[in-house]
Amino acid sequence: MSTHPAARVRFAPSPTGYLHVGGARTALFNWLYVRRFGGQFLLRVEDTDKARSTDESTRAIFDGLEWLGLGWDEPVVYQGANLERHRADVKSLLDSGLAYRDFTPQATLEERRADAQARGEIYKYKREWAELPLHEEQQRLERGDPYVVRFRVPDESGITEWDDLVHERIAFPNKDVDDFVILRSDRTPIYNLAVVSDDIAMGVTLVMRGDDHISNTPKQIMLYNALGKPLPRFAHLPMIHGLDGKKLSKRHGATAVGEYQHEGLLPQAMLNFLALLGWSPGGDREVMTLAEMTDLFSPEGLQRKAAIFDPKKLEWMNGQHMSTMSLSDLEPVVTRAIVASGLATADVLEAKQDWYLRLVDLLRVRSRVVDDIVRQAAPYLARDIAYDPDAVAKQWKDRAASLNLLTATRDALMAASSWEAATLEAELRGVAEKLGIGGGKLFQPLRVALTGLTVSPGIFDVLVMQGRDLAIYRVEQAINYLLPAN
RNA sequence: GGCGCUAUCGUCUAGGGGACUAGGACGGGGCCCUCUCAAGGCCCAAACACGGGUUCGAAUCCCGUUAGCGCUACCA
Repeated sequence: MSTHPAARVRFAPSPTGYLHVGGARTALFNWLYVRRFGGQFLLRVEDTDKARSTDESTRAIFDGLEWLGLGWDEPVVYQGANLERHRADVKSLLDSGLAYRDFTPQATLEERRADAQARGEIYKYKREWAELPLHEEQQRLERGDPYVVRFRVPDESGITEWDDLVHERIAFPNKDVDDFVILRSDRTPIYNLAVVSDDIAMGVTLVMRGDDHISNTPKQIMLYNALGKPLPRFAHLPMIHGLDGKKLSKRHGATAVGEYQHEGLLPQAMLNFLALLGWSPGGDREVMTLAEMTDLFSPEGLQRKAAIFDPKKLEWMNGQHMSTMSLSDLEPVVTRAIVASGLATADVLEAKQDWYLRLVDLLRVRSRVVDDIVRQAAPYLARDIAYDPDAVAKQWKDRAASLNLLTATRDALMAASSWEAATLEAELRGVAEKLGIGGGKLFQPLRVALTGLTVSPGIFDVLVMQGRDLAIYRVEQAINYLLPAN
């Protein structure tokens, strides 16, 4: 297993929505790197776009990361608070001649772009457009004319390249990089400048982010060089796409991690699934805890190809984690969901702890999400149940016959010498035999009586879990329901 | 259009010159287990994008083509 140096890494979301699954995965890989090889995982909120940034969104990002268990090691940095340093960096670039002022109005630029396009030409920014005689620049400056600051891309014939941790060497000819804006006419910095300035200030040594930033990287490298600072290492992670191969968006279903949280997904399953979307430990290893992923993590296993988000596999993964995790870890999650659903209070569940854990254990094996457990728990926690129409239609089709079966069942249950699975099974199989039918013919209608459903754990487990009083009450309710008077 | 990135079953992937009759997982189909549903076990269908090289030998290395994606802003 190869080794890698410790690093200061950062996750830098912009607070303009919720924590996206793609962002969560980027955060995860950064976090994993630091946990495996040492260093610090930092969080920076890129809130320079005041119009789109909201506190609510910032909150959602924190909540999402906390839910996933991806804690950060130092206080959160807000990019918007670093405006003065960004301007100072721009000024030093201006002073050293590595950047220049461009008084060209935005409308003119747009016009040129449109013209080029109309003529079928490739639009390319030309530095000469901004060149002004010294005295005129001075004049405009004094007059307070608006201008942007552009970075002077160096060495026309050179190339800017780096060894990416995910890809190999990536190279861009400098001639393909236009002089880009680093300071807007309203004196706020543009992304590339702000990022570099902040990464330098935060001592970031490894930049791991989505590969939609690949073409920003040469610009950022040039800025590091111009500012005279050492380069970090770069790792560009592939994107996550929807089932149709397009960039993951709302119409592919939930894209915010908060939605999965509310649907009853387990954070460890989410993490496991996300990790496998773009990383593999090699071999056939799939279901892993965060701790196991941490031990196994290595940038060599990072994928270069965009992955498609498959909700089916996510659900399967959740089911795997639900059945393999310890009952004591699962219990609080289920309890929260049950209490939230109003089925029972925490006190009630607490009072019959052993019984309750057994119930959860019985239900989790046939659940994929936490809500599946809640749904199935109703027949054991509520006094009365509703009959699923399909179940009634299928198992109580012949009402008179069903009535007979259930009456015989009730009598046997009432006569049972003890309320244990083995005893109950012997009793009921005896009833079936006497009636000359197979066990299933008896158990299925009973299942509907007890749970209202055609689906449940084994019928004797259901009986035992419900207990004598409730079970017999349910059967009597069913008998009443089936009586001809109804 | 230009620049860049990518390319193994429908999907996630293993593989890194001979161990490949290309392995695993999800999903699909079937069987077993069975009181239902799950879980589990067994089995089946399903892929190296295409074309050229290099080599005794290519899924693996190189070049090209094609396709997909990203960027091409005074967004991030």
